[in-house]
This record gives sequence, structure tokens and C-alpha cells, in this order.
Amino acid sequence: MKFKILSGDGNARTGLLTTNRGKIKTPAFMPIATSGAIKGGVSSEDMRGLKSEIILANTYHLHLRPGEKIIKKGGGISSFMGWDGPVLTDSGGFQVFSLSSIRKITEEGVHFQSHLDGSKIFLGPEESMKIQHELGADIIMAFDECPPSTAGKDKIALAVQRTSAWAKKSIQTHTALCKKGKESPALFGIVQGGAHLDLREESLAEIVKLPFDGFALGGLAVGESEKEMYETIRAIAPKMPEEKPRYLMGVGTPENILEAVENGIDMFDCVLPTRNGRHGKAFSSIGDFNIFAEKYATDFSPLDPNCECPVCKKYSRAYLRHLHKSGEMLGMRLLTIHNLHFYLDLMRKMREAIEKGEFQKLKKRVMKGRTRKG
RNA sequence: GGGCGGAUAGCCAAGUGGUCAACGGCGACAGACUGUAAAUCUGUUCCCUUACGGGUUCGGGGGUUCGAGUCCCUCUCCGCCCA
Repeated sequence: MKFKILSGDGNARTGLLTTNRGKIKTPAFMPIATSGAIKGGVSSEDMRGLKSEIILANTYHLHLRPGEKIIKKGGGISSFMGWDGPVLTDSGGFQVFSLSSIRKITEEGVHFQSHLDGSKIFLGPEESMKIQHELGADIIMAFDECPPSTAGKDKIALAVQRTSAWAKKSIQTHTALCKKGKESPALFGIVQGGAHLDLREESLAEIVKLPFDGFALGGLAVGESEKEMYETIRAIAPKMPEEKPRYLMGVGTPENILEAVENGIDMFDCVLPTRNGRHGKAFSSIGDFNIFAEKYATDFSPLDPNCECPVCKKYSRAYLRHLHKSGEMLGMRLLTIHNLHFYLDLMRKMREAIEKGEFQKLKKRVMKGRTRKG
């Protein structure tokens, strides 16, 4: 993997990430295909149509079903799902935090139960690296521990320590799995520490020591206030290695992303465009809104008057509302496509603005438009 | 003409003397969702009130009772059966 910075505007920058399966212009948004599918019935062709350059899949989910062996036989996750473009796999570390059936966390990893059948699962840095190598993604993530914001500082400090130890093990296992001459995935390390800047600094120092190909900020948007999240991003993002891609995991709203790009983040992923698409919330340049609302019953205008997506070119709010109220899966599909287009288009606009040195101008314009109400 | 059974909030439907403004489901109206256990979850849904609380309800009318959606009489309508 190669990463080249192309232009800058303040701390914001554009770049080109070259992976085994293709190039990614940064700042980039990575739509989430947890189980090897963008939820909402969005296909790989749809994703190409939306000009997404990379998607994200999850180690834990794919490990449980169908299993990495099958995916490897299928040519790796990218080919298996007919995408053929770059894929980043998350390590499964987030599930440590999000699944309620954790039984025990040890130095070696996490014992927990499958959400599918309750069977006992063990996942640690070594297991995660092995699985991710079999899945065959272009970028893989170190196995980390992501505590919720409600955890006490001592718990978060412990998570920082564990994340550092697991980072070392992730690197070791990954290095051993990389065969000479064979195209290997890039491995990113993850910084933890919650909203505690001292812990963040400590975590950053530890992780940056290791030869990762990129660095991620994890453990944000996990319950802390937006103010705390912004303070953390502002303090830490600019200190992450400049020549390596910086990835803010799981974040966030369009406003969050604007803020993070301003502070030098290059990569993002978030479930909001897809999940909200399924739940009826539309992102829009003139303010987000709930398509279920009664006032859209007779609104025959497009979701977003400034949108060039295939959904806005053809379908009305009234029709989308009808589909959602009727539980038609087309409603979810169309709204998800629109939302993904909104995110990907916002990234495009940010890259153009950074190149022109007009990032602040764009940020102000976008924020202003969105404070209106759909 | 006779015999049963039924009528509960927008719809379906619990409820058989007090803890019933009335279970539950649907529908409707809102809200939430940030490295996806999520096509999910939460709230409201007789009237007035931000709330506390108050008012009027269970086909109509009349009765029994301290007290009735629940028991009795009667009327109306619906369903089934016998003529």
C-alpha cells in the first residue's frame, strides 16, 4: 500500500491511497458492508455506480458466517461479494464493546458468545490477524479494545494498555503471515483513550512506535459528548503521523466528518447513511428529515433539491414516504442509496475544496444549509 | 315467528361486580440511531392540562348494587340455527 498526500489546506489534506485492488482518493468515506453486504439491498454494482472507492467489512461477522475458509475459497471477500475493489476489514475489536455477551477479557483476547447461536467464541489479536488475512482484505485493522464512554478512567486506561499489547501481537502475527513476493494487506493501528487527553497521548505514543501502515482513532462517538469528541480529535488527529493515512473509526455525522477532515483525518466509516436509510431518515443539503413525517405525504419534490443521485433524479418524497410506510424494501434501498450518495458527494466536495484552499468556505456553506429543516 | 350468540376506543380484540380510561395487536403520530446482534428501538394515541389532576366512556334506554364494561329488563342492529 502507498499513501501520497496531494494537497493541504490548514490541517486538512487530500491524498491518494493505493491498495492492492485500487486507488482511493482521500478524504474518503467507506460504506459499511458488515457481513459482506451493504444493508438495505444495495449491490456491488450500485456501489460502483455511487463511485465508492472502498468498502468496509467485519471480521467477527464473516468469521461466524460463512467463515473465512469459504471466503478464501471464493477468492477473498472483495471478489466473493462481486465488488472487486478495495476492502477494509475491521478486526472485530469493536464487537468486544458492542456485544453484550462478553464473558471475559484476558491478556490473550476476548471470550464471548456468538450473537447467532450463543456458542462460545474467542477472539484475540492473533486470531483476528489470521482471519483477516484469510478474508483477503486490502487494509486490515489491529485488534483493539473499545470501551464505552461510560467506563471509568481506570477501565479506559486498561483498554489503552491492552490495545497497545494487542497492537504488538497484531504486528507480529501479521508480519509472520505476510509472505515474501505475495501482495499483503496493509495493517492499521488504533489509538484508544476515550475523552481523556492524557490517555490519548499515551496511546498515540505507544501505537505510533509500531510499524503500522496507517493509524486510526478509535473509541470515539461511543457515548461521550460531541464537545469531548471534538476536543479529542483536535488534540490528537494533527499529531498522528503525517505521512500515513489517518482513519477516524465509526464517525459520524456529516458535521462530525467536516470537523475531522479539518483536523487532518483521511478516512471514515459510519453506519449512519445506511442505517438511517433503512429507518427513514434522509440526509440532505438543506437539513436532514424523517421521510415518515405526515407533511411529506403530498410532497412530490425530490429528497434533496441539490442532489444528483439516481434516486433524487427520479423519485419524490411522497413516493419514498409511501414505500417506507408500506414496508416495501425498495424504500430502504432507495433511501440508503441516496444517503450513501450524500456522504460520498460530501467527501468529493471536501477534496475539491481542499485542493482549492477553500475548505473553510465549504464547511460554512454546508453547515449553514443543513441547519435548515428538510 | 322461535332458539341461540354477539355489539368494547380509527380497526381487530381482551375483559364476567371494585386494583378499568379499560391487556394485547394493527394502524396513526412523533423521537432515537455514529468501527451494524438494528428493515430496529422508544414514546404518544377518548376530551381538557406541560404536568399534577379533572371530565366523559364499553350499541340505546331503564334497573339491581355502596360500586357495573361486567348482573337483570327492554329496545335497536348483526351472525348462525329451526320454522
